[in-house]
Amino acid sequence: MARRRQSVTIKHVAADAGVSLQTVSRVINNEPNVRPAMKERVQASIDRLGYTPSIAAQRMSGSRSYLIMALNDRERTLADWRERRGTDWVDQMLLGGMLTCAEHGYRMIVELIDTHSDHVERELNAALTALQPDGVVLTPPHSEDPLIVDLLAERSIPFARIGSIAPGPGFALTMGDRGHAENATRHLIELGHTRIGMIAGPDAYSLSGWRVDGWRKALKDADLPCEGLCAVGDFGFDSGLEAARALLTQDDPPTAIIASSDQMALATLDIARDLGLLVPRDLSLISFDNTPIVRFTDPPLTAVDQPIAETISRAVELIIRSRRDAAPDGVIDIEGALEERGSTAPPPHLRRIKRA
Amino acid sequence: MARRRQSVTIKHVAADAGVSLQTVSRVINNEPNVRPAMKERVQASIDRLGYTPSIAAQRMSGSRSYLIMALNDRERTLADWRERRGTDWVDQMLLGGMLTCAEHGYRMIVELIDTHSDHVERELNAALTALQPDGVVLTPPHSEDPLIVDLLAERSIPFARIGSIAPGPGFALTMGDRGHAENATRHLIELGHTRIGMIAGPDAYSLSGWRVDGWRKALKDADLPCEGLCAVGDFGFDSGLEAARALLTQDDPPTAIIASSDQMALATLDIARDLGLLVPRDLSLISFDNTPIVRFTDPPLTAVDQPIAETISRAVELIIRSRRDAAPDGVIDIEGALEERGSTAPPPHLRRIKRA
DNA sequence: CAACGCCCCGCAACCGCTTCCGGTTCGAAC
DNA sequence: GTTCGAACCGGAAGCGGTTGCGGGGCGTTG
Repeated sequence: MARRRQSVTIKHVAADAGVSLQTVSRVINNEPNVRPAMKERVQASIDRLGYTPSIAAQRMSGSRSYLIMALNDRERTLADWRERRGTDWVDQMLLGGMLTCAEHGYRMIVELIDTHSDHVERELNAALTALQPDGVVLTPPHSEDPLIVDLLAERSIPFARIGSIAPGPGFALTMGDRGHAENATRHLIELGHTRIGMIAGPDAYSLSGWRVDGWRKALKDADLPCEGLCAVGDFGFDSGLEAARALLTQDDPPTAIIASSDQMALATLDIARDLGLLVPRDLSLISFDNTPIVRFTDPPLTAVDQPIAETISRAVELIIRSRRDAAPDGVIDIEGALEERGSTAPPPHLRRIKRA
Repeated sequence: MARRRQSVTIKHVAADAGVSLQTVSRVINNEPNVRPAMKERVQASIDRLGYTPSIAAQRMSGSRSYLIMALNDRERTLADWRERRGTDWVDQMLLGGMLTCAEHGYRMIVELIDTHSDHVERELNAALTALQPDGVVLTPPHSEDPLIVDLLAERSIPFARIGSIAPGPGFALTMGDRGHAENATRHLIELGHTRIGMIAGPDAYSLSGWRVDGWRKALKDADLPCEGLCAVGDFGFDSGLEAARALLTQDDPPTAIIASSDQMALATLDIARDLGLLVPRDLSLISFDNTPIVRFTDPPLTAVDQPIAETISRAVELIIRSRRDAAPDGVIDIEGALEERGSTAPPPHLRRIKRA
């Protein structure tokens, strides 16, 4: 075996089946105008020889590259990783996307791009011409970057925007942020809470706003106050410490808090402990993300699950199908579920009444 | 700012710079025999036009595909994901690999392959001919699958085996398993523990054995017993419950346990609580992996960090360099560190003495 | 029975880039 | 002032597929 074993190409298959190259190509791509008998013969050769088309060659000659590119924010991704936030984001994105891609003979490739850089256009263009993907999945905050969106639209590359409700080109997918925040708040209201705080995410992410909206709406509907009950973090642990401290050390502090990320919820847990507050006795806590961590804290956190994998999977499917099917109108909302664990309970004053 | 719909190709650059295609190609690939002045002129055109070579075309015309393929076990990956183990494995692998790839103009693509299937060869061949990667990173348990290793060697594709010390083709990289287990055990011995248990990983993973070896060696060196103190799990939470219960409910149970994964350590924590044992007062606990979870448990776990990202990064570098440099001999051992947190302390009897 | 059209299949061009190889230029040696 | 080799540049082939188009077989129609 001194000689390097060459891959089997379409030529070998054609020779083996005694047909021309393009007939093999037709069979591979499932095109019409091939007699069943012929198709079967070719397929047999393909199977016997273990032939697989080279996507490089496919891309070269024709239209498709069978590649879907997932674009992530470099800064956020690296921060998540460096600080070991355990967001699972890349994991879920890759898996959800990869599996769906595989079903259709596609592959997914992850690419990191800077957000606040003059190089965005250059970087994106480079990635696009290097990879020639058949579609692109945009994650926050790229999903709403007009530069990126326009560039993709101009090149007429199908793409999906995760976490965006803006009209425009591409598919828009969200994860039920507004509704979930509203539900979570309502859940706390039903438990008897009247002062419910919110630790929001950064403004750069639209979903931060939606969650605040949902929270505010539920409070408004119940005639409860929201002034002074919203602090802002950056999804990270440290920012959560600050936000939680601000909320809990004011006069008449909230008896329940919704945190816009698990990390900020964990920080809130720490602050509560420092202040001598017991969760959930003195403070109820609901977080967003439902990363693996929250099952093992003390107490385990009630959390809103973010169905990232499912959402990406859906996005990929839309992109692949867009070649044939028409684009669905409007925003697609993939909802997760509120997973109730041990961090939510009625507020202290109600518990006292209960005991009495 | 001319809006270009089509990607700019090498032809455009050649025309713009007034040279031939192959001169441009030479500049791109940093080949010799190009006058500095000419090189500069071409580079200027490249920059102005924002040209990036298409990797599909590069691959077609012969040499490199600028793609590194990371092979993961489908079963394990999906299980980790489904059970939300938060292993961070894919995250770290992708990031560590991706960043290093990017530094060299390469890209990383993750592929899932079955382990115990007759289809392994077919699947691998398909991925190989479809992607034509310049290198492959093998993770456990694939790293020791002779079928896969031989196939890659036969095709003379450079590859790295993560978690394998077997001699043979490809680079072998490990994460200090044996040494870490030995150190961790020694650490517990120094604290005064004399009965130290071990929850091992499954036999299919060689590193399970190495960790047991390290544990056993440290005990032997200190004339301490190891009989009946080793239980086996499958890295998952449920198996950890069983193993921990077996260890802790025997006569004369261990006062310290080393778990071969965070999930099994978490399970041990649960069992200890059930049995009324306080960690670390009644039981010391050290785990392997150091995933984000262990910082937030009660108490936070002392854990051996697995430098997955760094290891993959190193593997990628070796693969890319193997084109030029000679292969380093032997196994490359990337060591993590023992991160001490709150789950280790002297054993109960010593504490009593201390108090007295 | 001839003409026509549809279904199949194959020839050739080509996608963007690299590589082989042959041609040109230029400085230095004779 | 030639000669010669090294440095430099370009023509052309080809990687492995797809696509446009043209031609042969054969059932249908007038």
